[in-house]
Amino acid sequence: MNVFQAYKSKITDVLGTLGLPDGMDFSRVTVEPPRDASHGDMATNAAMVLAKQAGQNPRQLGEAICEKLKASNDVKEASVAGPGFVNFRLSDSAWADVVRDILQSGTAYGQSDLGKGIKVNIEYVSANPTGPMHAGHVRGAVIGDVLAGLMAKAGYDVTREYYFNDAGAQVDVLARTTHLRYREALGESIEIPEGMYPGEYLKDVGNSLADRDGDKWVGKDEAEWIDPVRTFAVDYLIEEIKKDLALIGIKHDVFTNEREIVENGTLADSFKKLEDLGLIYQGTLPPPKGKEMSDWEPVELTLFRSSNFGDSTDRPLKKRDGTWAYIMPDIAYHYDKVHRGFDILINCLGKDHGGYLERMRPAVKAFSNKAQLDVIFNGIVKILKNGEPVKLSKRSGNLITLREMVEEVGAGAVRFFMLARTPDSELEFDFTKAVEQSKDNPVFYVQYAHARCHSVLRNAKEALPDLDTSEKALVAADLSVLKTDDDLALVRVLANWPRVVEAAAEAREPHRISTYLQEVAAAFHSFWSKGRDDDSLRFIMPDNKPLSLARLALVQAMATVIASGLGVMGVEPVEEM
RNA sequence: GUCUCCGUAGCUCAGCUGGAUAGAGCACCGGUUUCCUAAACCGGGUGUCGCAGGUUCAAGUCCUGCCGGAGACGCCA
Repeated sequence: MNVFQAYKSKITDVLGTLGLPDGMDFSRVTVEPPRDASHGDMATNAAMVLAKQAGQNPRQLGEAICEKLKASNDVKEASVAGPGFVNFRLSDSAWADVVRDILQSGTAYGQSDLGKGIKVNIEYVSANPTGPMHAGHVRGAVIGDVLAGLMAKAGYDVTREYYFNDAGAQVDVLARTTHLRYREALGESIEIPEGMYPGEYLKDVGNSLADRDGDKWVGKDEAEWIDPVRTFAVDYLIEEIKKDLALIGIKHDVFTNEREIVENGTLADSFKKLEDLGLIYQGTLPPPKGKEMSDWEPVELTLFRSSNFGDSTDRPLKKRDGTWAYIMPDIAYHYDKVHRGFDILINCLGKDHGGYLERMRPAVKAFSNKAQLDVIFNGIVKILKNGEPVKLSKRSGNLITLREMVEEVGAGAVRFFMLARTPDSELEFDFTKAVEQSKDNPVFYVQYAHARCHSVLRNAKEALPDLDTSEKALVAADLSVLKTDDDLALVRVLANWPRVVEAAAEAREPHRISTYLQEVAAAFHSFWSKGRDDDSLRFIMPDNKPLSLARLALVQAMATVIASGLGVMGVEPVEEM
């Protein structure tokens, strides 16, 4: 249950009883927590938004809303402030209901039906199988995975997908390098020429191929071995990638590859579809602007009228030699996704793929007037150790692998840090900070709050042996005794979780979960410390069992929300540290 | 040249998709442990929210233009 949603419909009901003109537009009415808690528990802009339509002044309309609200049992007080905000406070029992709802829902609290019936495909990672996962892949992987979890929690029907290219020139290079490593495994002395993959990891692939096939592919023409070697290398590396991803808890529902798209006829179908729509023609493009191209010459090509759909230019689908240009398989792949019935397609890509959306969106629009394509671009990650940048160089094969990151700092910290900032910003990942046990480390800070909650619950059993503190007893407790500002401050933070889930899902900004959890942790640590000075603000009070029980319920709710948030982020909550 | 994103405190960044007096952390100064984890908390902020217009009851948030930064723009993948 989202209390803000609940009170929004209450406000709507109230508005209905005020004798306002028919057919008013309530869509801009919001019910939110005010920025400053001293204003009240909730605030609505209804009076200001509707004043003009209703032909009343905002404060007058606000007063009318207040009167009606006050008549309700769950509203303690209501007043008009500033230009016409209606601020109101909930009764203690209304807040008690929120806590009880959290306890009853468990970590399912925060779920929403916002995306009910909407099919979403989130494509992320999608690294080509040419090597192990490394630091450069991790951020997009985590963002995609958490976005998937987030949207699932917001009620969307989510498919997690991985697309890889196993048919281009890049993969042929992989096959040739693998063949060299294979010969090496059989005792030849080899050298990896410029332009091939220098990484040591291909030795394993070569060894493995030698184990399976012996000298079967030695001394043969490339034409004979390239297909089987390519397939072998791709299969091997995809399995390695899956293992790497599993280390940070990422598992895709669907893997799709380019070869499949070509071989099962999807590519041909999608091209025919574009032809049928009259979007294919033979023509000549003007030279690309803003870039010197000495070798450019006009030539007639098979073009897609992508400019009909907002692209800045039409795009060639075939090269001058008649083979498919690289975007054609991608277009076909999106055609396939549209046909699988997705309403929303989301791709998580690095910022260096900047032009991708502009090129792919026209195709999606051509295939469907319903499906919507979004791309989340993530900025680069700078890897630091002790504040010093660590160089990432793919060429030399000297790169930080995902495996190393997880081994050094743990999966939870890797995931949490990757969500520390808005996706498109640059991000620093400091190995030293990620393992630091201090407030400076957000993972630690949030985990510590969760562990402290459980510590309280454990201690309560000993300190209050004759009190039933089982989950059942907590749910049944009289929670209306939670009425100090400090208690309610915690409840208010917890009540926000469903809003955060919805807003973050809609904005496609998984990092908001991380920001929110830090708020929750701060609120908890703060309350905790107050108990040191003021005995009446402790959780466990042998002299006041009813309040203790209610406070324990609050602590349980706190732990639940943190666990729920960490769950969305794919981080395992710890109960002790 | 065109397009996208960014510009908020000394530093790193949030800012709930238009709300009230713009917030955290770091750094700096000071305080808090006979007591549920001090791995924490509390107090200390004179910010042209890049600049200039516009939209509105209300703009850091939306629109236009400019300045500054990053990235993307080939029949390459």
